[in-house]
Order: sequence, then structure tokens, then C-alpha cells
Amino acid sequence: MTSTGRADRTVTMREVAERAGVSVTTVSHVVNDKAGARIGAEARARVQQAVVDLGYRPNVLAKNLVQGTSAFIGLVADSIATTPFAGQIIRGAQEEAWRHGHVLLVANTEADEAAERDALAMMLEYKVRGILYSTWTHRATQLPPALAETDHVLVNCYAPGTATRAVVPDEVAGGRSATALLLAQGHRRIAFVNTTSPSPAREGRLQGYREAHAEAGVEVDEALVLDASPEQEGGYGAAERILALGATGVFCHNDRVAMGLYDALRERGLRVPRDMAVVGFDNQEVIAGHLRPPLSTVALPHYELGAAGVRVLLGEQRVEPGASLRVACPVIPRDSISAR
Amino acid sequence: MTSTGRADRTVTMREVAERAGVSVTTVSHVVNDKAGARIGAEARARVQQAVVDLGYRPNVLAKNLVQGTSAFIGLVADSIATTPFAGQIIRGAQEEAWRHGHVLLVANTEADEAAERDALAMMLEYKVRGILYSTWTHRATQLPPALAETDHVLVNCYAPGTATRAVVPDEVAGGRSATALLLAQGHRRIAFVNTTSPSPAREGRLQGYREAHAEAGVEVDEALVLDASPEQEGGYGAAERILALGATGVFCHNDRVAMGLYDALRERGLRVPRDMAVVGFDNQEVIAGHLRPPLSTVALPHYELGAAGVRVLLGEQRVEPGASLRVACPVIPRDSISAR
DNA sequence: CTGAAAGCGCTAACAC
DNA sequence: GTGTTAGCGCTTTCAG
Repeated sequence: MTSTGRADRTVTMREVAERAGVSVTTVSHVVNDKAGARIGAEARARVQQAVVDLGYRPNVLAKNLVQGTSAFIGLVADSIATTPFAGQIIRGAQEEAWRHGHVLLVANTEADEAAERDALAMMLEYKVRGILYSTWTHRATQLPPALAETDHVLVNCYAPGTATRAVVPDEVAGGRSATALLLAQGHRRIAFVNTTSPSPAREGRLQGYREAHAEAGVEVDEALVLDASPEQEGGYGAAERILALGATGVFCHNDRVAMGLYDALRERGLRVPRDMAVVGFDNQEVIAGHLRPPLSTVALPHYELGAAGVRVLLGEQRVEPGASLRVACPVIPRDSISAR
Repeated sequence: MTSTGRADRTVTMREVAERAGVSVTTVSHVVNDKAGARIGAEARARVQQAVVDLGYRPNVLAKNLVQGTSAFIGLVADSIATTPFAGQIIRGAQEEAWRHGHVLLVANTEADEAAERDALAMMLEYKVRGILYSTWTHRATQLPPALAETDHVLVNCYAPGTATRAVVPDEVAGGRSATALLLAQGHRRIAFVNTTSPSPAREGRLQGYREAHAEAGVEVDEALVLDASPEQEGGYGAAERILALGATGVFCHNDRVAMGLYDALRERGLRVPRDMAVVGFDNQEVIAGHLRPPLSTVALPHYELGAAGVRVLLGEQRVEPGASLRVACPVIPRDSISAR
């Protein structure tokens, strides 16, 4: 009657014990490969056979209960929609959690306060090991009080003036890399189309832009720094000004802005990179990899943010209370900066 | 000493009972708002006060154990990366699960068999109520054996020749809608840039294209049906052929193809929609909403797929064994089909 | 080497 | 109205 059981009625350890003719203790020992447990080869084999025959699956919930620890890590995200970004954070967190034998409980709040309260309550009731509180876009945030009831770390956001640990992208270094890409090609008049909305990305990338110039010994003409809405429309609309400034290269606040800029340039019969070198930010796959020519950009490390968040939470990676771990933004060079 | 407790050491029901001077049963009754339980107003108040004072959070794991039911629903996804699509399925499933008092356990397998086995094992050990098995792109799939150990439904995929229930997008109706959009504007020579990869999307949308023509009493010139790789590059490359065919409107297999086509048209000095009306598919926000002009398209109902999957799993929505629930693909009209 | 027994935090009869 | 009691499936001393 050896068949991989379909657990209509869930098989318990006691049943395995009975079938193997041993006690539950013995079953527990062999199932968990207990270190200091000396089980006879014969008994062990019988147990293993019974496990297979019955299609036994341990009940983690019961195990957690008796051990007083759960292997849950909660991830609350303010948005999962719109872009692949949140998905990457989830993926990074999930895979890293797994690697450490933990399981991710995901809750999406769409920035709704009630949903957030419910989500946290739920996680606390599941006795999570800790909570990752993440936002879709890098920003400062207020901490919901319930977070204090368990260990937590912020992902892609930070709480100024608190002792909370955070994991965020290194915007400054990213801005520096993006600008350096252009500088390295010999560009000296590099426009920067920054976003209009105040954010760490806005400040950080601008600072990076300045630092890169300083490192290269190039003076920044502040007139080259523009603001535009951080979408295709913004980039499209900025083209005129960029051209008027005599820039030969442009660092765009994000890939969508670059996409809009591409359109505007094309309409004027200008070619990238021959007439204008362009660098984006975000590495939004659907866009950056498929523009003509493919867009050089700097990637936002969402996967890494999620993964690092888990490591910090589990104490695998140390971050001082109140400090932020800055994760590097890798450069993705493509064809928009040098003719081939 | 009324303070919202920070649960360093987790507070149990027994402690609440002691503080309130009642038995655990009473606490259980008031905490769960038990229907047939007559608890004195006085005792109830004392319990509620104790709950607050101690910062008590029920332990769902223990509750699940005794009740023999868990509130977990597993969602295994083959990919969470690349696009926002998987994210939307997750979001739909998560929110619908919540609405029914359930919690989503997410596992990402990146199409890796071992990861998939582990994911299923994990979910089974957590005694999930059922599993949603989803793929990133609509397709036929093989069922991993472990799935048979619990209730399950397929999301965005299907298993031909099995009794498994599935929830998939209605590609045919979607293709029909997209084509009808063009037909309604008076277009009679409508090119269809289909994908080169065999898939339900390829067959379904083509059938929809034909059906729409039939309904409008327009003969289909088969020469108007082209194949191209389902990305920007494919659309860009198809422009020449489309123009040669004398089409006045194009239905693109997806938004990315449409984006590539836009580029090619612009390079030739042609305008959308004046010189060519364009309709996409997928409603990939980052693209469709921000092309110039914004692209009319048909949305893939990923959120709904996830939500419907949960409903089917929980028996809220009936689907015959072996059958597929087809979810409508809503039309998203924008400016790419008629001059304003 | 193996088993008996206690108990994790909670619910659900069933007494009182 | 409220308390007692017996488990849920499992781990873990502690005996044998």
C-alpha cells in the first residue's frame, strides 16, 4: 500500500509513530535529524518508510507553538502596483528569508492607514520574527506605533529622528556614477533634468552630479540643472531648454524622463548618442533596455534592498540604531552614451 | 499603569485572565466576540481593559492549531521580476484573501524546479487552506505532483487534460475589443502585429481579431496579419511591412510592440493617430499611458486574476473541475485611435 | 537507544 | 454567566 499519500485527512506524527511501531519522540528525532539523538538504524529506517508511506508533512504551526518562535517575517509595502519595483523588493526579501529558513508574510496597504493597522495587527498575531516596512519610492516616513511591538527595519525609506534601522539606495553614489559615465566620454556640458518633487532621490542625485564634476575637475554651470515632472512628459518638455543650453549630454532623473526626451529629440531629427548623449536612472527594464538606442542607466537595487532588509532584521548584517545602510546602485551601460 | 505594552515577552491569554480576575474561557469569549456567549458587562469591561493594559495580541498559530484550520493561502509564482504583472496578481490575491480573513504566503520560484518543490513543501507544512499556482505569462503548464496534496487553482495558466480549475484572461474577447476599437473608427484595413511565440495570447487575440471583423461585416485580408517578436524591436521592424500593406490602423500584440512602432512611424514623419491608428494590449502603465499620444489598449486583468483565484479556491465562485474561468480584459481608450 | 509525560496558547464541550 | 477540562500536533526533559 505504498502510495504518496494525498492528505485528505492530515497525517500526524502519532500516526507515523504507530505505523513504524515507535513512539512519537523517536519520530520527532528522526524527522528533525536531531543532533544528540541516538536512534537505531533499524528504527530510523522504519520511521522514514512510514513517513513516505503516509505522506506525512510536519505541522510547522504546532512546532512553532511549542518552540515559542515563528519563522515568519512580515513585509508591509505601501504599494505593489504601478511598477515592478515593489515586486523586486518582495522577491529579494522572500528569497533571502527562505535562505535563512524563514517565510515571508506580505501585506499591501496602498498607503491606507486602516489597511496598515490591520496588516501590522495581523503580523503581530502571527508572532512574526520581525517586520520589514517598505515604501515604493525612497522617502522619509512616519512609523506606525504598532511597529514598536516587534523588531523592524525600514526598506527604501527612513524615519528621521528615530533609532530605527533602514536600508536605502545610495542616491548620491548613483548620481555620481550616472554623471561620471557622461564625463568619461568627454562631455563637459552635461544637463541634469532633476525631478520637481522633493525627495532623497532629488537631493542625492544632484549631489552626486556635483561630486562627479568636482572629481573630474569640471566646473558645474548651475544653469544646466533643470527641473521637470519625473515622467515621459517632463523629459519631452525639457528638450527645448536642454538644447538651448548647448548641452551635449543629459543625465535624466529617471528612465521615463529619458524616454520622453528621446521622443523630443527624434522629432527634431536629432540622434542619440551622436547629437546628444543620454543617461537615465532606475533601470526600468521595459523601457531602458528597449529604447532606440538602448538607454544607459543606473539601477535602483530593489532586490538587494529587500534582501538586505531581511539580513539586517535577522542580525546577519549589522546596522547601528538610527543608521541607514546605503546600497549601491549599479551602472548599466548601454548604447545611449557613445556611438558604436 | 496603562501603557500600550511593548511585548518583549509575549503576553498570553492566561495573563489577561489573571489580571481581569476571570478564566481564560471568558477572555477567549470576549476577545473573539463569541456569538452565543453571555458575558456580564462588568467582566467584559475588565477583560477589555486588561487586554489594552497588557498589550495582548492573540496567537493565531495556537488558535489555528486547536481549530485544525489555518487561514493561509499559498501563492506560488514563477516570476516576480521583469514586469509589474506578477505584482498585480499578488496584490489581487492578497487583498481578496484578506477580505475573507486569510493570509497569503508568497513564494517565488523563478521557474526553478527545486525552488518550486521547496515552496510547495513549505506551504503544505504550513497547512495552507489551498494553493494558487500562477505563471507570469498566460500559458499551459505541467502540475507539480505536490499540488495534489491540497486544494489548488491555477492562475494565468492552465493544465490541459486535468481536472484542475483555472482562472485566465479572456484573450479572445480582448482581441475582439481591441480590433473593434479600430473598426468603430471606420478603419477597414487593420494590420495585426501578432507575436511569434505560440501561446494562448497569440491564438486568442488572433481569433478575436477575426471575430471582430466578422461582427462588423468586414472581410479579413490575411496578408494584414504579421508576426513579430513581442517587444519594441518587433514593432519597430514591422513598420515597413505595415505601411506597404496600406493599413490605416494597427492592432499590436502588446504595448511594447506599439511603442516600437511609434518610433518607426515618427522616424518616417508619420503621426499617430492621424496617419496611423494604433492599439496595444496589456496596458503596461509605464508605457501605454505615457507614449505620445497615449496608447489605447486592452488591459490584462492581473489583479482580478489573483482575486478571482482566491474566490474560486475559497468556494466563493464556482468553476467546474477542468474548466477555466475567463476574466474580461477591459478596454482602455486613449488618444492613439482618433485625432482629438 | 527509546519512551512517558508535560506543556506551548488557545478553543470548545460541558459542568456549575 | 463563568469556570473546568481535555485536547490540537509537536518538542523536550527525564527515566528507563
